[in-house]
Amino acid sequence: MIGASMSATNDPIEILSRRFIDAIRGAFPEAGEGVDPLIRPCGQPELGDFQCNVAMALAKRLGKKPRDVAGAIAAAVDLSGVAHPLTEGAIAGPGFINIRLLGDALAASLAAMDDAHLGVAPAAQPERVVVDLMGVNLAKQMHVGHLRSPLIGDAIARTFARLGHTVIRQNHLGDWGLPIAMVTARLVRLEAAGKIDLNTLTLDQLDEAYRAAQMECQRDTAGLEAVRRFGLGPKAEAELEAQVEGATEAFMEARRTLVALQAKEPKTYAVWQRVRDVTMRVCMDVCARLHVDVTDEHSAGESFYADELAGVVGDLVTRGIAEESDGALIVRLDDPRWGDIETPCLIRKRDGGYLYATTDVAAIRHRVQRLHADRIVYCIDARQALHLRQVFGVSLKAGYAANPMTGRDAVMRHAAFGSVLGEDGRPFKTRSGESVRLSDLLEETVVRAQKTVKERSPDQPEEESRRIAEAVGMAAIKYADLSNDRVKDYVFSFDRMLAFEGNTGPYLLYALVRTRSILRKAAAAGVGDSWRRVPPGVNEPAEKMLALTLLRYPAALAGVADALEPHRLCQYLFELSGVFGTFFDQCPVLQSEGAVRDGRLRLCWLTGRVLEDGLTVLGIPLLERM
RNA sequence: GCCCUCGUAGCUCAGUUGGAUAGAGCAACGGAUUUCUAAUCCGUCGGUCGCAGGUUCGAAUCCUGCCGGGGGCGCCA
Repeated sequence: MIGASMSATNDPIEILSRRFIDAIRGAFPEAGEGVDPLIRPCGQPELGDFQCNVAMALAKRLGKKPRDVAGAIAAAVDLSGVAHPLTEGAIAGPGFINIRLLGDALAASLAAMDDAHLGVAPAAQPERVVVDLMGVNLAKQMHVGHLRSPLIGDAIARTFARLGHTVIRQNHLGDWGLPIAMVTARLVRLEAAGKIDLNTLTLDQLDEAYRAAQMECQRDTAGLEAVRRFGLGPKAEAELEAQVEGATEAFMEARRTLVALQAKEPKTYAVWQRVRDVTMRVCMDVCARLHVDVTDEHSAGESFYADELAGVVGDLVTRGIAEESDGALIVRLDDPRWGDIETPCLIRKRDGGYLYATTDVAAIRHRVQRLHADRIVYCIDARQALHLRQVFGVSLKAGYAANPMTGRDAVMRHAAFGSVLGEDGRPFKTRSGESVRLSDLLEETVVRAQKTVKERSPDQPEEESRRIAEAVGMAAIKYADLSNDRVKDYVFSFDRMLAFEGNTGPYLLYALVRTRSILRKAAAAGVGDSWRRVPPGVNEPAEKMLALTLLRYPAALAGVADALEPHRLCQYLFELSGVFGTFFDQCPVLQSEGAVRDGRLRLCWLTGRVLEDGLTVLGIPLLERM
């Protein structure tokens, strides 16, 4: 369990678990140690607050009737000071034991949660967690396809950090190799011809140059063959011959440029550096606007590992990990220890070139041997699943994944995600079939958000509505992505993510804003802050529901870390916002008096704190009013 | 051909790692407003959990086989 649990003293599930473990020990000594009493929030609030599901499983092991086992446990358990005594009606169905908490105990648990950590105990064994997120390519405009990795990766990184682990973010840039050399070669040529000015170079120009470079290096040998075979005439043949010749020349130039880059030849390297700077500037701007915590210092791309590839491959050959096959070098992984993968991993081509698998293996070696990672999380497209399994397998087989500090293999996991689809169910594109620039997408979201903000609050100054729209827009776009099970594709829809009804980012912000509003008004009315120290209200059904939901926060966070699924936290925060909405509707705060009012103020305060904390873990910006 | 992945209400999606009568949101319909921000709340309608077997007290969840969508399979990254 990588996720933290609530500190044992205040979580009702922990308290109940201990009581039931004692009861099981007393009633069934033969059950042995380490029995999980399976305490869960009760599915039906009318039956209880929590339920114990252990009787059925235990009965099977002991060869007894489930209801008899449940009865024995119920008779043996001591719930004094925690929950109401169990009556006969508490045992239901095949052997569920329904538990009703004492109001005082519930209020006390909640009050205990109102500490600096919101009940989230720092990890007992902090790990060093490397999170691989993003991975943009040089000289290419960022588009929708680049959205999910940083959003999901950042949310996962923030979750681990929140739980007390040390997080190291890594932006695995596609900044090396022949494709980059092709662009660089083209830019060198264009600049020499005075056709471009590197000082004013934009990413759009780079994007165009990238495509042009791809085109001019691509030899149409297949076309030439076809022309010859079908005898389409000397003119067509001559044209294609010229194309192939030109492409071959461009290709050779790119290869020379790659060699120059590897040697860090000053002129060529400077151009490459410029390409990198222009690309990264835009990338960092997008990250900043998205509130994704990735900066230049997290960059460690292909160029970073370029000098290590020969050493890695040499090591693998020397130690017999890699073997030759058809002139290339491969690593066999068809063994359960390495993942039981039929397809071998290719790490060096017949022509001596390295592949992206080679770089990824070098990256794992670096991350574990030098950064001392205990865990590496890859937030990468689901299509890379096989590739990553292979890379993990090679690293294990080579011993690169063995952490030198602990001697244990780093836990390597792929947080795979699906595609962003348009409303037609096909990959998200513009009407003309172009991919949508990420910066355009963000701007359109904010513009749409501002339109609605203005409709709601026409009197707001322009600056204020723009500021609110910015947060609402980012909340909308991020929540829409994070709230889906990451492994599935999802349909991108401005209308749905910005419709401020239902399961959306703006809805959560609205819930937060309402908690703030009440506390602001209380302060303005001179209520003081003595309510900070009174027990939270848990008498009304809506209060109680809110209290029970608040207590689930630490478990929700832990679930995200265990499953690498931020949507679990989204689901939780949405439920919390919902029960707060009901509470808000049914339990007047400022119109109440005395202990009732104070207890409700404290519930608002706690709800606000949990929403604030949870939204921050998701990387969603906060608002005081909207 | 082999491997991975998805299939739940008209639409978009959850389902706490095998628990009780499968839940939300949207859409549709009805209700609540002297607003602690109605960007809200309450209710009604809506299901062969792709299909068929199997495992057991109990399956949307696990195992097998099909059907359908998407993706991947040694010299691109």
